[in-house]
Amino acid sequence: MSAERNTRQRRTIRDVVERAGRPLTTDEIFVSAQTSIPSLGKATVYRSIRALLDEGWLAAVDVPGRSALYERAGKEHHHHFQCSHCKRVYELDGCASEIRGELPAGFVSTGHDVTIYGACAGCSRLTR
Amino acid sequence: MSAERNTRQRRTIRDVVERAGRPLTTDEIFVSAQTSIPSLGKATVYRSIRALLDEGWLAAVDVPGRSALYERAGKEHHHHFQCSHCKRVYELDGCASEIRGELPAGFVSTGHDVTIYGACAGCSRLTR
DNA sequence: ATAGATGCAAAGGGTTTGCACTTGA
DNA sequence: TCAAGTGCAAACCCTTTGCATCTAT
Repeated sequence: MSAERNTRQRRTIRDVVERAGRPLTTDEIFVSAQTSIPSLGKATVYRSIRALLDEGWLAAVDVPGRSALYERAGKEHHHHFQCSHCKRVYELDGCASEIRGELPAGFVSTGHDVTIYGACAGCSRLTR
Repeated sequence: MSAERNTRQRRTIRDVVERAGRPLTTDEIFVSAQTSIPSLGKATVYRSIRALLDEGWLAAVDVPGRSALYERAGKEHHHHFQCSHCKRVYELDGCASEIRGELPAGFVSTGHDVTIYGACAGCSRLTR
């Protein structure tokens, strides 16, 4: 059996992801988890992320032009908003887009990703 | 003045991009340009790409989960298709999506990116 | 007891930079 | 001529791996 062990570091990492209201970078996870476990190593974070992905507990959020962010898996189809100012990524409810039009001959579509850019509430307030 | 110089390597890189019918990775540009200039160094490719971007001649294509691809700039708003099999990225004509729905309070949208996934003509033929 | 998990440090892969040399204008 | 551009190698950054140690079970 695969005998996942419930270690303190993995428990903490799950906790950090649960508490965050938005997808996090590996470094955000690392820094945040490190406040609970100062001795935490980055390799452990990377390995835990991979384990949680394999397990289906965590989902990777791919946004153009940067490395993956991670959020709790199991949510329904939705897209993301990236603030051009603070670079944070937020979840948007539901699929706010409609894909139409035709693909070139022979092309078959299996899915899509939509990222909306702009300013989040905090940053749009500042620039106003 | 910034006196852009028309060197053989930059000319070749522009040529490679022009000839490709799709966005290319830095490595594809490197390999392809190297067939004309065997002594070409990767650093030159990276520097040329940056120079051509600054100049506005080249545009970066950001696709989720991978580093940027590059295509000729100045095309009208369009999106991209990434083949899940061969990983190549193709341009789609026009904006085949409609963004609707509301953003959270305080959020302001300035743009969006859409990537459609699936199988391109060549690869869908193989798996059929 | 023991296999899975951890922390450290070294290794990788892709991109950038420093520097002496080359070359286009 | 002479600064922009080039090639090489070293430096960087982020991620992965090897290995001895630690720890849930």
